[in-house]
Amino acid sequence: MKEGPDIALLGSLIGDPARANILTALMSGKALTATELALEAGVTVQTASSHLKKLQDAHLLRQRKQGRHRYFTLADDDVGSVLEAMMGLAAKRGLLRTRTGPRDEALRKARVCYNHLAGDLGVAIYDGMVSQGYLAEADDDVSLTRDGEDFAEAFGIDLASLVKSRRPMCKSCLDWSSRRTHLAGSLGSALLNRFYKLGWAARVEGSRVVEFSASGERSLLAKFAIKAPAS
Amino acid sequence: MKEGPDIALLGSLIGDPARANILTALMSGKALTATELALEAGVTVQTASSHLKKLQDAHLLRQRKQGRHRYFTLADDDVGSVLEAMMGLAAKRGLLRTRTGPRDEALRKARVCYNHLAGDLGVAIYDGMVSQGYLAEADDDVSLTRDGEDFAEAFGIDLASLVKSRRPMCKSCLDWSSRRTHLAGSLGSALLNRFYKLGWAARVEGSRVVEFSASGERSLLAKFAIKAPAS
DNA sequence: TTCATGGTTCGATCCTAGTCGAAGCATTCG
DNA sequence: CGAATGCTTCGACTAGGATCGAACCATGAA
Repeated sequence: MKEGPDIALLGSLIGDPARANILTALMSGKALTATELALEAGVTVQTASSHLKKLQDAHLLRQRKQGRHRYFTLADDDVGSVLEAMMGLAAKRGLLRTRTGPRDEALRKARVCYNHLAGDLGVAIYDGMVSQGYLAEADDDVSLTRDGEDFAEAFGIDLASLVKSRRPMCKSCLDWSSRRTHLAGSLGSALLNRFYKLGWAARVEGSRVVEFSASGERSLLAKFAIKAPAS
Repeated sequence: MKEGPDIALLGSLIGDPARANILTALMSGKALTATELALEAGVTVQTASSHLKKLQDAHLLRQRKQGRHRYFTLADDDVGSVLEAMMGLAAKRGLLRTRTGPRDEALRKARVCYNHLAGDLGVAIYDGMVSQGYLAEADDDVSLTRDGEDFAEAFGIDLASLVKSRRPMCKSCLDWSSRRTHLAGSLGSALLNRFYKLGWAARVEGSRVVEFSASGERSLLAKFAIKAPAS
């Protein structure tokens, strides 16, 4: 009894609605200010501030000062992963939010997961890269093959700079919607940025949804040799 | 804002210390009665009962009546996975329980994860089976190869009966201690039972720790072609 | 300097949710 | 049929934590 790490503290942190909203909002990967988060969570700035302090103390959040603003982000990818996993379980148990709007469908198709692409399209890209031999799966880790390196460079990604960053280049992350794996890590976020740059996709303001243009989606499907278009 | 599944409800369920203790206790995979769980959680039977009700309402727990006893187990492997993931995050954030006894080391080496083997040895077995070509990894799924089927049958596992059970035969599960993958699913639990039967290992009463005998561990390492013995 | 904006800290309030005692069912055993 | 055990329900109590108003810092602009 009472073995292992303390799960209750973590749970209670996520368990408060206001904090859960804050964390969910930060899953978009954007750095948000305290006031923005307060609005998002539906509480006053004071309360949000106290929540943010608690989340920081538990090292779930990171704070960056910039001028007179303070930007908050999730501490790292691990926090995002756990949140996704919990969303998966919650979704499966039917603990869905009451209000499921039309946005929900868009969310399932393509959304930002902290800093990379998730949703059906994210999964499809991952599958495509594996079947093309660009990604190699070993154990729980994923790695880029030689072919994959060539592919990435040709696609306009500067691998050298990715290597320099400390965080792992390839990482797999589990979707809450499709319960399949998609690509995270610095390569995952680099790919997403590339999609933005190429004009294939754009963020929907104030949401995790990523919207692909018709031509952008076509290019994407072709580029990653995705057979069955994600319906 | 307020997109996606409701994480707060799930979090608050896990967030209460008593409930967290109950869930952690059930991670051992054993079916426990309400009174046992109350003792484990350090509360009276009445309170435990109310907690159990809530956990059941959220479909995190399953109840089996047997005579005048009511046995509780985790609803399924998914719940266990999320709990392990949360333990991983909590451990990394240094949110460890104050009391970390000598048991902790044993826990890291080999423990029961719901119904299969986790810890360093669990990971080693998984790695060994992959490198021997018994397990094939595709996407996030793992499957048994033909060679693997032969191996399992030869090891004394009745695959036919495993197939009949509805739950997937192979599944990967993430360790909170080593943060690597080990084998779950019906095959995972069948393997663990086989270890018990062969007298290689035994459960330490009232704990998740699995203790291997010296000869049992040797046999294990040999059987699964594990190179570097988990230190 | 003064003013304005963004955040935090303090204090008081309020309310939910955990807790247990006691009583109420259900099941099994003698 | 009692009697005993295992568990749930009910009711009352309490504490902890979320919440916000107000005051208090810090930074940047005029």
